[in-house]
Amino acid sequence: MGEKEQLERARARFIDSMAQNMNLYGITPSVGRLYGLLYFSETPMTLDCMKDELGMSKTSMSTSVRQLQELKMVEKVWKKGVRKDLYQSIDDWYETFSDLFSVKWRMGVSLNISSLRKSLDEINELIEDQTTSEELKAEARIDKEKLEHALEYYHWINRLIDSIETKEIFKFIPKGKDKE
Amino acid sequence: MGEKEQLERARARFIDSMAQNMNLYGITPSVGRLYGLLYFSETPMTLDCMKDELGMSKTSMSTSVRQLQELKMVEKVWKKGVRKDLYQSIDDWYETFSDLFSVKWRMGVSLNISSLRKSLDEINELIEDQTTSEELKAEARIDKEKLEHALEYYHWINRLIDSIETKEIFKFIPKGKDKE
DNA sequence: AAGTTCGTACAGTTAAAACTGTACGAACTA
DNA sequence: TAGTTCGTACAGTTTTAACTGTACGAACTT
Repeated sequence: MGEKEQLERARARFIDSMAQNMNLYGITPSVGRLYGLLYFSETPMTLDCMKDELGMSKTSMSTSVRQLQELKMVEKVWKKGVRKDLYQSIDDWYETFSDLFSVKWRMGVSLNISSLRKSLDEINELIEDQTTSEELKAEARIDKEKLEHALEYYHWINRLIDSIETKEIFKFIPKGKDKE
Repeated sequence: MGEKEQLERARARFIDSMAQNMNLYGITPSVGRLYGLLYFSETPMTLDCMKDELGMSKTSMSTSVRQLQELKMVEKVWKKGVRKDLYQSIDDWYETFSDLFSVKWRMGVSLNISSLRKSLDEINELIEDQTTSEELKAEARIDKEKLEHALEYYHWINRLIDSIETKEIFKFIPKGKDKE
């Protein structure tokens, strides 16, 4: 039955490619492959089932699936009579992109802004201070300008994140199904 | 001269924070710190100078600065009488974001799309084929639908990348200097 | 041409991340 | 209560990435 294999090969190729490029979302290939497996699975899967399909340890499945759950890419489902935990993929990729992008970038930018503010305050203090030498003040003013320049950029990034988090971005770039 | 140190500490805090969060752009902290150093440097720097400032090997400086060059975050400058290569940071962060985001994402999405197309073709072939069992065809149709769903999403991402690469995004989210 | 200085390739080392196997607690079964 | 089954914490191992030191080619100086 070579045709069955052909289908599986086609599926596997895409899953692999997808898994490889998931680093864009901060997801390792192994975890990505697991997502791909669930994405194409007809029915929800157990840890043991995943383990068998991917040829990895059950421990890995457990931690990977938990990771995917935290990213809201996978959810646990209940089925009466089945004692094992069952998982299935969540297939709204727009939502996933929005979540992942927002979380990752917001975190980084916030940290940067807060340390930037602290530094900016200190530098302002230095500039105000009477005892600071004129020479040092000049240097401080240059730094201040650079920090303010950076701050402006961070605010822009924050607004970009806002528009993605709130889905406002879809007003500008609609989801549509147009050809490439 | 504690005030000099205060300025340096303020600067170092920001550079460190920036460097830590550069993984968002696919840049390691070490390379990020080098960029920060150059960003705040009054004058272009030599490899030896960077090495001394960061306490790392000259080899690392060489490879890191080359990386930053490829990302168009740093450029080589000429100064008559100076034999060593001189480097300075490129400070248009909007441009940098645009470049980095486009390059990284375009690459990944393209690879995914091309493998997706190949798989889609194979599956279509399978569906058309007279010899394929009805059972397998049903399975193939499900896969086909999932692949097409994915393709639609990739096209959206591509349009997002387009808008960032062409700077059209700034029409929607202007660079402005408004308060947060 | 011989002697410097500079930047980078390459091989080796160190540091970090991914993965596995064991072992154990929780929940179920008899 | 004793016996299963399941999922995960933890420690140990393997794999991968980052960094260093040596060594060499290219370009310059004398």
